[in-house]
Parts: sequence; C-alpha cells; structure tokens
Amino acid sequence: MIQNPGAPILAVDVALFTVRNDALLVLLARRPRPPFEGAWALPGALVRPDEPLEAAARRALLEQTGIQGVYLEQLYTFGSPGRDPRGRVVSVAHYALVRPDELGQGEPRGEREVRWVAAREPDGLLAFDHRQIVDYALWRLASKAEYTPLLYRVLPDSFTLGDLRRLWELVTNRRLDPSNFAKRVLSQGMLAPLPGAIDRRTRRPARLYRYVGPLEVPGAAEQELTA
Amino acid sequence: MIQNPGAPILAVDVALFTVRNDALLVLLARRPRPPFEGAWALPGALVRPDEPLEAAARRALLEQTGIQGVYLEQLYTFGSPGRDPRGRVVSVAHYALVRPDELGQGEPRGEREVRWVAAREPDGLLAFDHRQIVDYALWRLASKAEYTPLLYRVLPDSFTLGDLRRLWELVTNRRLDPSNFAKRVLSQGMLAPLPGAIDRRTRRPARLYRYVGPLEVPGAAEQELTA
DNA sequence: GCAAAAGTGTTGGCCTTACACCCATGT
DNA sequence: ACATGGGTGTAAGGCCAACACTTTTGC
Repeated sequence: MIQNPGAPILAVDVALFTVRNDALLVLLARRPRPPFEGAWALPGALVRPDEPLEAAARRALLEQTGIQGVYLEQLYTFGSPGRDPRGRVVSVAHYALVRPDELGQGEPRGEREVRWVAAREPDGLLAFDHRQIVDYALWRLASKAEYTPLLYRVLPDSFTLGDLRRLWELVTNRRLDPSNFAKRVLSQGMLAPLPGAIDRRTRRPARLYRYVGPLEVPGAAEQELTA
Repeated sequence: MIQNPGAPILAVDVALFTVRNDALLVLLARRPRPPFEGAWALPGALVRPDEPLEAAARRALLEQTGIQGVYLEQLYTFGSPGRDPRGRVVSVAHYALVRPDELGQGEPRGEREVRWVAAREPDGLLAFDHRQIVDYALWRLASKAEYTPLLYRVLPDSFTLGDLRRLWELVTNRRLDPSNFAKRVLSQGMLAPLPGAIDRRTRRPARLYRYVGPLEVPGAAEQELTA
C-alpha cells in the first residue's frame, strides 16, 4: 500500500442549481461546526477510501440536504494551500442541476438547514472559496448552454419560449431577440407544443412546450468518464 | 489539523503535446519502478503537503523530463477506485502544450527515459488509465481549438497556412477547404506575414506567418483559477 | 362600465454575414 | 500536388415591423 504522510486530504463539494421565478438559484447548507460555524456553504464531504468521486458528491448532497437523483458533473479541482483553515484540503468541485418540479415540496430531509439563494448574489455569504466555485460553475454553465441542451435540465417539464429565452439570457448574460430565438429553437425540432396547454402568467397567453430531444450530447466523451 | 485515515492519495499527471511533421505528439516517460515497471506513462507525481496542484504538475514534468515553461491547464480529476494497483490514488490530470522550437535540441535532462509518440497511437502502451487521460485531453483540445487560439501554443513560431490547417484537421478530425480556411483565419487579422520568408517544403512555396493575437481568451474566468 | 393604451407573445420579411462548394491559376 | 485567389449560392441570425391577445389605465 502506498503512503504519503502529511499529504492533502481529498474532499468534494457540490453546487446544485435550479430555476424559480426567472431566477437561477444555488443550494447552500448551513455549517454546523467550525470553521465558518453558522455560515453558508456548498454541500460537501470528505472522500471515503473506496468511494468514487461522483458517489461522494451525491452522498454529500443526500446526507446534508436530502436531495438525490440530480444531474451531476465534475467541474474543477480546487487545491490552493490555505483554502481551508484546518489544513490542506483539496476539493473536487461538482455542479448539479435539478428541475424545480422534481424537488419534493415538503420539508428538506437532510441533516443541515438549507437555503436557496440567487446564484449571482454578490454578498460575502459563502464559506471557504465557495464563491469562486459557484462563479466558475456559472461560467461553465454559460459555456455549455451555448452548445448543449443543458438548460433543459433546470427548466420545469413544461415551459414557454419566454421562460427558456429568459433563462438563456440570465445564464449567458446576453440579450436575445425573441423572434430569432423562437425561430432557432423551434427549427431544431426538439420542442413539442403541449396541446391546449396555455400559460397565463403574462399579458398575452403563451404556448407551453416540452423538450423531447436528447439530454446527452453525442460528441461528448465526457460522459464515459468514470472518475 | 484535519485527519482522514485510509483516505485517497492525491497525485497529478501531465499530458504534454507538441507537433512535429504534421503529427500531434504526446510525451511519455518510462516507469523505473513497479507497478508497470518499464512501461510508458505520463509524467506524474504525488502532491506535496503545501504544493499547489499546478506546481506539482510542473515539478513532475521538470523532474522526470527536464522540460519547463510550458502552457499548462487542469484537465479532469480521475478517481476511480482501482485505477492504481497500489491503492486509492486520485489523479488531477493536466494537459500541456509546447512549441517544438521551444524544446531544447539536446538530450533530455530529466530522471527518466522519455519518448514522443503519436497522440492517437492506439496500442496498449500506456500504464494505468493514461490512455483515457490522453484521449480526454485530445477531446478537450479539439473542443477548445474551435473557439480559442489554443493551437498557436503548439505550432512553431512561424508556420504556413497549410501547417495550421493540417493541425486543425488533425485535432478536430474534420476536413477543411484550404481556400475557406485561409479566408477565415486571415480575416481575423491575427496573422502577420513574415516578409520575404517563404516555406519551400512543398511544390509551390507557401508564405510563412506568425501569430500576433492574444493567447489568453478574454472571457475565460478559467485563467484566474488558482487551483 | 367602457374605450383606449400598454405590455407581451407570435409571425413574417429583409438583409448582412459566414462559409460551403466550385473553379482557375501559378509554381 | 499544392498554395493562392476569386466567384456563387445557401443557411443562420440580426434587425425591424406587424399583428394577436390580455391586462391596466383613464374617463
């Protein structure tokens, strides 16, 4: 067995996003112990001896917040010495996406008090370097949204073209012409109109759609990675 | 100080690429010890207690191959239990790029015997899961080549449009029309013709260019990450 | 109450641009 | 055989305008 005395400790953290009221939210859990006791942080855990990284991330999410079954992907590994006051902790950060209608409506069943906050909220709320992790996850989300169907994993099952476009604008921070947007997204043939289903939240009722295309992108060798 | 008995060991590996004779090459080092003694593997090392991840990757490259000063970026963290026969070793894989004319011409000054091999060489040459790491690095390279000036970091200082196009075709595995390619790449205004410099390797002499644009892409928050 | 105004979703058209495809020419 | 240049068509998307449907506002 290999040994490496004094070596870095390995952890995982998860930034879970969803969307509600045209706002992108990230899930935080309140820390019950020092350091940063009482502060808000991403769910995270130390990696167990024979535990795959993704499994550790899912376990952290389930244990601390009660949420499971989300889409989850590795993001980046943060390893600056000094990012954790307890010592050298290297964290394999992940990001995750969940549809608001997939979340149970009741009380959270995790160990920790949890809270959804606006993902770009600028305050000094987050413990450790978790602000940096969230920012990088947002950047990755914006990048992948441009060329993969990733955003359909945070939208509810049925949505209007306006919902989809506003989410796009939120994530990529660009304005899109509603006309061109509809043309482009409908020409892909991946949206099925829900017959008779009309959204009445706005002035003029909008048609509701459902995404019927693939969620995995074919070209990505990424999916096969068993990290 | 935090403790985690029996926990994963943290390592780094580096896939260094360059280009020579219109072929994309990756650098391998021969393993001096078991496991995989005598086999070829990516340069790698265990992360020291207070060493940043990128520093560990550069140290592995320098110590084992004598190469330094390359462009280097974090790739992905591989952590399947069982990927290393010695026990649980999680590796933060990096990829690196170097121009052939930046490499010293003389003998390598590293501790290990090194060898450049064609990056896509399919044989069962590589130790551990390093074939998977190289494949993923190639995929990342192809992806980033499409929207960043990444490929200029592997090309020599001066090159012809044919060199650039063939590298592009090699990496992205797509054929490009030479005419359209020249139009597109020259219209960006990032290539300066070297006055009087002509490449005579082919039938008709081709003009030599030098890249004068930015190497860092502005939008990438990635660069600021101090992992 | 009723009519006008305002806000938002939906559809269509024009126009520029990028690039794919093709051909020609020079070495 | 390959570098370079030119020429044409097509498809995507930016921009603009018109129209549809509802809520809000003002009298």
